[in-house]
Amino acid sequence: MKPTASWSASRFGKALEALAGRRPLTMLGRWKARRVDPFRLLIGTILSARSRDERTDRVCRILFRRYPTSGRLARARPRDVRRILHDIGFHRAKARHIIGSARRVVEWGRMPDTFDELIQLPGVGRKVANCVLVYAFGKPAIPVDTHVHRICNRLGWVRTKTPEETERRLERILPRRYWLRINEVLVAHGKAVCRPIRPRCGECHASRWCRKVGVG
DNA sequence: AAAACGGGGGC
DNA sequence: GCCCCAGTTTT
Repeated sequence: MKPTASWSASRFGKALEALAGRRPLTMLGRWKARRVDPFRLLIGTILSARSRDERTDRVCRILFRRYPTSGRLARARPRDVRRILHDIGFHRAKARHIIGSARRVVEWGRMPDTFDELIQLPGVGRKVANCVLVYAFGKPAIPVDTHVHRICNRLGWVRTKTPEETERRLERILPRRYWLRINEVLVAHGKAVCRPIRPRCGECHASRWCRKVGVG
């Protein structure tokens, strides 16, 4: 399907509009609303991988009080960072990743703002890189996490095996004006309604446009 | 393509 | 005890 003005009249467009209208603020949404500095958004997003947001928030507050800037984090002792990260798990790998990323940013002398630069940072994959582009710089990108991947397939928008494949398909079928908000809309929906197991289809405002692939 | 990383909270 | 959690890296 080609992105056109009539897309919003299509089955996909109607489902997305139905969900977009009633969305609570997610973690990234809250950070964006606070206009956090791009470096902190980067670090917070790296830390959020496979961890619950409340815990990530708590850890970030402590982390940034002690290491307010990339320069400070770049010079941190890994041992101290590991202790702070203790309660979100993956502390060994994540401590290495965020210190390494801070050092790279210091080397470059500025916060990277392109996909090709961001993807080189340790702990940064396609999802985190695209989140930084969207939420820190307002650039068009589609961060595809497990929620987005699951829901797009469940709705019947795409039929894909991997998140990367989903991202490439969405780039083809989704008009640009939706790119900045589809992630936040679907993640909020995925946590509250369209859950991995036992989705609450009775509460879903997009139910009438949904193929319910793999449900029931 | 699949496994490893990882501790805490919910059930 | 077993499961999951805004993924990335390594095998």
